[in-house]
Amino acid sequence: MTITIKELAQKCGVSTATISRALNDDPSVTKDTKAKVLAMASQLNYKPNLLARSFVTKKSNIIGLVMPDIYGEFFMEIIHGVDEVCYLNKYYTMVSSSHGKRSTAEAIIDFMSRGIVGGIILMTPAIDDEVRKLLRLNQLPTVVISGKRDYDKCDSISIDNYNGAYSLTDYIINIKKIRKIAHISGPLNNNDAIQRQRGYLNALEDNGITVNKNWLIEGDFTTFGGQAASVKLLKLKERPEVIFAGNDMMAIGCYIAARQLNLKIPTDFGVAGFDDIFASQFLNPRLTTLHVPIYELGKEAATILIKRMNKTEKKEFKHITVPTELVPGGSI
Amino acid sequence: MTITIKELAQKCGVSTATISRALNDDPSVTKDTKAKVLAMASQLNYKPNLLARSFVTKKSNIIGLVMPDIYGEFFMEIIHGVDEVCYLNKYYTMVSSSHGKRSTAEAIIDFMSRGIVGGIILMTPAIDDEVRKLLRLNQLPTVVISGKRDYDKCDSISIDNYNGAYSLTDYIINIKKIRKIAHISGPLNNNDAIQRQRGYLNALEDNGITVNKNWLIEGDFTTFGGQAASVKLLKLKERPEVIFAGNDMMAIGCYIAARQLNLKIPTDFGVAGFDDIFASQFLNPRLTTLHVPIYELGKEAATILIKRMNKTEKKEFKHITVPTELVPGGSI
DNA sequence: TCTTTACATGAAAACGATTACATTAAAATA
DNA sequence: TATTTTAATGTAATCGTTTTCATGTAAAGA
Repeated sequence: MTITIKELAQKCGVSTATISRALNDDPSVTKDTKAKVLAMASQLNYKPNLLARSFVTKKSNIIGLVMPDIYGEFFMEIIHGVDEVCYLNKYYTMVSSSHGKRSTAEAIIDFMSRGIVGGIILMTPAIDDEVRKLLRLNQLPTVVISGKRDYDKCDSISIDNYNGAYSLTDYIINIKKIRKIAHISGPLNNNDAIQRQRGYLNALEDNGITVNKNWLIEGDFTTFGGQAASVKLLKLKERPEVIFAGNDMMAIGCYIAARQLNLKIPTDFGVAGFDDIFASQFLNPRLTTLHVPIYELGKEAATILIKRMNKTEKKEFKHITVPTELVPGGSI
Repeated sequence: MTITIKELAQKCGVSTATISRALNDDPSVTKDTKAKVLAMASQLNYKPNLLARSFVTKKSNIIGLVMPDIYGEFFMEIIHGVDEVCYLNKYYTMVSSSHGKRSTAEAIIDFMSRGIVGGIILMTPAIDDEVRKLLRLNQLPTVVISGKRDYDKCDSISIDNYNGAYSLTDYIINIKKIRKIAHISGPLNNNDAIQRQRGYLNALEDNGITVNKNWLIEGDFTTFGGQAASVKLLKLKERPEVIFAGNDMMAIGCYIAARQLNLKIPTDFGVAGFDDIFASQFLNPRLTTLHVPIYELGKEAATILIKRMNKTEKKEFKHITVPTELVPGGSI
């Protein structure tokens, strides 16, 4: 039995307007009235109906989190970070994925046009034209989390895929003194994948290494894809000494391939990954990879968005690039 | 620029009532009008404001998912399952955790009293008195996902922890012919932990094995706790031949302990877990554990809840127990 | 042809909050 | 003391949708 503002007003002997003002800390209401209202409100357990409030103010303190798929560690960490910040600011988190069945655009439209959410965090591997168009005529504050900074009409956060991949490749070449490095990239319609591959290629070039075309394979970011690509690489006449997988999932595929072909890591060949997912630390030997601070990324996105929703942020859009961190394991 | 029902009504030359009826498939509106309205609605890209609708109907197609903490695979799989079903039924998923800072009860109250959500999925390791009281005077449809069926005034789904643990212990005794089995339980204020321990103990008893008190340790469901407990067990004068960890995270701790003490799994000692988390399949050797269909559990919970919210479910509350499945690995 | 019934649509209230504007009472000024 | 200013509160409109009740028109029955 939830109580409404009218009933509370009656109990307090004041009008609903005064109640509303008292609860929203309006300076025009006296200390005494405010105290009386607050006391009665807490006694009767009154909580303003958020639906009604959002409806009339045209503002919603619900954040819509749009992701390609609600699955895997990456998404969990993002949700975790977003939810944490939302909670601290009395905001709510609503999740939505495109479920492989609809486009990201549809998911966004749904949120934008229905008045439920007051802001959007959009996580996407790449911004296509449809989404770009939507964002342009979008009235809702939005923060984009992406593999690359490729849209600047709203706040954005991206992972420094390029420098991460570059530094890891450079580490293999100059610290580990290994020059025969293969790369299994992610799908090349994915910006994370593209930037990581670019980092790898440029590091090779800068160190005067010509790319062996057979050692550059396009994978799909899955364990199975990584395994297949690894087997292909390891059966070549000229075998690479290290396989740099575009993400940890594919790196795990390398481990499986090693077992399958009865090869030892790192003695027979080395493996490197990208992401530093939870499972990586339990691989034997521990995977050498790049840590991506995903949880912090989610927190940052939510923080920026909430400021924007509160209009406490200045007009210019923020574009943040978060660095990755090398995690040396025993796999190289 | 979202369009409202009034503007749409004007464009169509009918009243807002007719629009509403046409869009909600009311039988009293003629085919022709309905067609006209639908055509115009899709042309103008009209989508009813869900806030306004929920506000007036006092029904919300938003599901509140309350969990102790939004972290780890378990929660991700639940969210994944819930979101999937929500999407298919045009429902929305709102997540909320107690963030270690507030009680589950507060999270529920927040959802119940603010009118945002129309139903609740409550995931909790144990229902305390406060929550029990809340559920009793709760008007919102609720589905409880718990480690044990311990509240029957609403729909509930629980994992068959007891039989899972029993069957795994029995498997170790009668198939693997090992009788020296230790158990690292989860925290004993957690129903999952309690039921799993009970399954282990009863299986021992039924096979005529007396429990060695030193081999029964209360852990905390974390990797680190599992490691510490394992080290303790492995340093005993009389060492167990198999350590049955209350969950996979602690089982991973056993692997770490093995490396630390320079012992080999399964030759020096065996390990078993519970949950079949993602990382378990990549442990070397693969962990013997019990698969818990968490994703399906989330889907089931959402399905029941939505039926309840639509009032298409009959009065009696459902109580479902989902079985676990033995996953034999190489760790025993 | 006139009355009754059924059917399609419209007018208007309702939901619970916020807020612009009006009102009253008290304080400040002349 | 009379008038103006200010401060606190109340009145009522508003948001976008659904829904009850009223209304008008066409079909059915007498």
